[in-house]
Parts: sequence; C-alpha cells; structure tokens
Amino acid sequence: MTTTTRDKMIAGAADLMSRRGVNATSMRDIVRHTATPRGSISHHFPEGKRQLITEAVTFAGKQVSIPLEKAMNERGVIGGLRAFVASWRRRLEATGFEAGCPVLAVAVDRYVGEASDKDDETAQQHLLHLADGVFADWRQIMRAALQREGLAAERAERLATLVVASIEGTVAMCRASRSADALDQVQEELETILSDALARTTG
Amino acid sequence: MTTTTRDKMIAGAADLMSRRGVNATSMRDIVRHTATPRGSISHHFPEGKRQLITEAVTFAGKQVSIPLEKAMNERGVIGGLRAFVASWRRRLEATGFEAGCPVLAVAVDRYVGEASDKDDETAQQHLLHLADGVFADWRQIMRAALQREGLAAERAERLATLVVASIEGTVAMCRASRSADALDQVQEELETILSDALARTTG
DNA sequence: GCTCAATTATGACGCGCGTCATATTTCAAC
DNA sequence: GTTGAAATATGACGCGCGTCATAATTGAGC
Repeated sequence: MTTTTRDKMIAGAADLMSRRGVNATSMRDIVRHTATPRGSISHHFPEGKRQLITEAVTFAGKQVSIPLEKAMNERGVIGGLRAFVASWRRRLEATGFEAGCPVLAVAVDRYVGEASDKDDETAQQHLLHLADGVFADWRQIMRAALQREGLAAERAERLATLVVASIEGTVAMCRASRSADALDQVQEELETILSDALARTTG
Repeated sequence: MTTTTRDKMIAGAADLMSRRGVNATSMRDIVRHTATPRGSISHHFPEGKRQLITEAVTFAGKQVSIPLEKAMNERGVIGGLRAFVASWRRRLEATGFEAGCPVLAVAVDRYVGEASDKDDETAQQHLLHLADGVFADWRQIMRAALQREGLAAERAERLATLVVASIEGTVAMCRASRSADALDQVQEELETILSDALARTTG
C-alpha cells in the first residue's frame, strides 16, 4: 500500500483539525506536519483549503464508520459500543488528550475564508452539511444495529443519537480535563442503558 | 442596570465564540459586533485576547450554572433537566442554529496566539483548565441534585457526566443539522434514564 | 533517450490579524 | 472652572495567512 502525498495531506489535515480546530490549522502547518511539498497543495487541492477540509472530514467519517459497522456486525450492539468507545479512548490516550474529533471541530469551529458575501456562507453550509452527514452516518449504523436486536425504530433512533452525541461531548470534555474518567463514566451508563433497552424487548 | 463597555465586549466575545469558534473570532469582529470602541480593548483587557476569552468563558459558565442551580433547587432533577435543555433549545432556535456553547468552543478550537515556546502552551492549558472547570461546575450541580433525590454518589456522578456531555454533543450536532430533532430525542431518553434511576431508589 | 504531463519548488502578493504608542475626549471630584 | 484619571480614537507595526504565477524536476510511455 502506497500513501500518496495527497493522502498524507488529508490525514494530516484531519489530525491537526482534531487537535486545534479548523481555523488554527494552516496549510503551512499541514505540510510541515506531514513533510509534504508545499507546492503540491494547489496541485492536489485546486479549490484550496476548503477542499482539503472537505476531504479530511470525509476521510475521518469513514475512518470511524467502517470499523464501527464491522464491530456492530461482528460483536453486536454492546460489543460495537465498546469498540466505538475504545477507539476514542485510544486516540485520546495516544496523543496525550490532544486529538479529538475533526468532525466536531468542523461543526464548532466554522471555517472562515474566501471572500465574504454569499461565497462565504454557502461554503460554510457546505462544510456543515458534510459534518451533519457524517454524524447521521454514525447514528444510522448504531440505529440499524439496535433495530437488528429487536428495538423499535423510534427508540433505536433516539438511543443512537444519544450514544453518538454523548460520546462526542465526552471526548471533548476529556480533552479539557486531560483524563479519560468521563469516558469511563459515560461508557458504563451507556452500556447499562442499551442492555436494559434490549433486555426489555426479549424479556 | 448599566451594561458597561467591558461587559458588552465579554458578552459579545462569548456570543461570537459560540457561533464561529475562538480563532475565527477576531477582536475587530467583537468591537464591530458589539458597537464598542476599538481603542478600549487594551484598556479593559491589558493582557489581550487571551484575557477576553478567559472572561468570556467564565461569563458563559455562570450564565448557565446560575439558572441551572436555581431550576434544580426549585423544580427537582427532572424539572432542572428540562430547564437546561430548554435553555439550549432557545439559544439554538433564537439564532437560527448559529450559536452553540462557547465553552465547548474553547475545548475544541484551541486558541493559538502569542509567541510559541512555553508561553503558548501554558496559555492553552490555562484556557483548557478553565473550560474544564466550567464543565465540572455544571456536572457538580447535576450530581448534587441527583444525590439530593436519593442516588448514590457514584451513580449520580456518572449520570451527571452523561447529561452534560450528551447535551453538549447534541447542541453541536443540532447546529450541523440546523434542526432541534436530536435535542428532542436526547431529552426524551435522558428524562427516561433519570426517572428510572430515581424510581429505583424509592421503589 | 525523448517527450510531455504530472508533480514539486520558490517566491511573491495582498489582507486581516493582535498589539501598541500616541493623541484626544469624557466626566466625576474638588 | 480646573484638574487628572479613566476612557476612547486613530494609525501604524510586523507577522502569518491563503493563494497564485512561474520555474524546475520527476518519471512513465513510446
């Protein structure tokens, strides 16, 4: 497997965005951080920074959703939840609680670039909509798994939203506290909640 | 009650930070947005932007914690939760899903200013620690209310973390989707979870 | 080994940023 | 009214940003 310059830039952008936010991540930072040629930016991303952010969000979305779907299929809802939480915990601990979620970064730290007027607003909405799609994707995976184990559609949807939202919030809080304690607490409660909900359908 | 220039700047900073993030909010934006004199920045905030962000986070923290504590005392845990969620919903809808939580913004969008070396890092840790304190404050209010209604300390702490984290995450997701649907779903599940937990202690 | 397109190198550009120095205005206290 | 500190006005500064134009280099296909 060969990692191209383009791929390294996208992964580096996602990483830096998840650590510092969108606007605190400059294109010069990205090429420094990934040891890629600066001159290749406009070549690989002719539409500029917005395009790179777009690709980074898509990349980060799949990086989560693919193993998440796999874990849900192979290990069920509870096992999938554990894998989901564990992957975030690994990321936090491996980076000294520096890295978080690049998708949340796009939702919270709006990219301000290009000229103002309507260009700016439509560009922002494009990125927001993309982030929304990633969150929806994750929730849908969770929801499908819950339904597969017997939950009604509406309950499954609500619980899926709760899981994704609470973990996103918890990861951000863990970065602030530089500790995984909050993640432990939330994991335990989420496991209880999902177990109870599933038990109620069969018992 | 007189609102001083200084107060307007702090509130305006908190507002803009919650909409765009920390780094996308410039001091010039703040004075434009609040119609305050630009020349007064260094007068009221001699330590610069970092000081203004610090005061904005503290301000935003109290703006939430004071009514939250009041609602918890007057209306109990469930009523307090409803008030908490309602205040976020109001904020989202009143701004067309533009404004979110300025404290989360500080946790996600690290402020990069001043010279690098250790100045920069300690400055970042200062802000992070402040945001962590605000989250801890909100969680503590929730935890105390849950304990007051009979929950064991550890369970109360876990549930408090879940509530604050999930609502923070949900608010961010609602901004991405430009809809309060996720907030509805999370509110319903949280109410069920807390009711069940409280019912189990008395029944 | 030549060709030509893909890729990389380099430096420049205009802009908005945070900060600061200095001048001016405001306005309560005497 | 005068005074003096608090508050505001104004313009400049250096810096890093995203972008672009142009030149140099690479490397696969013939």
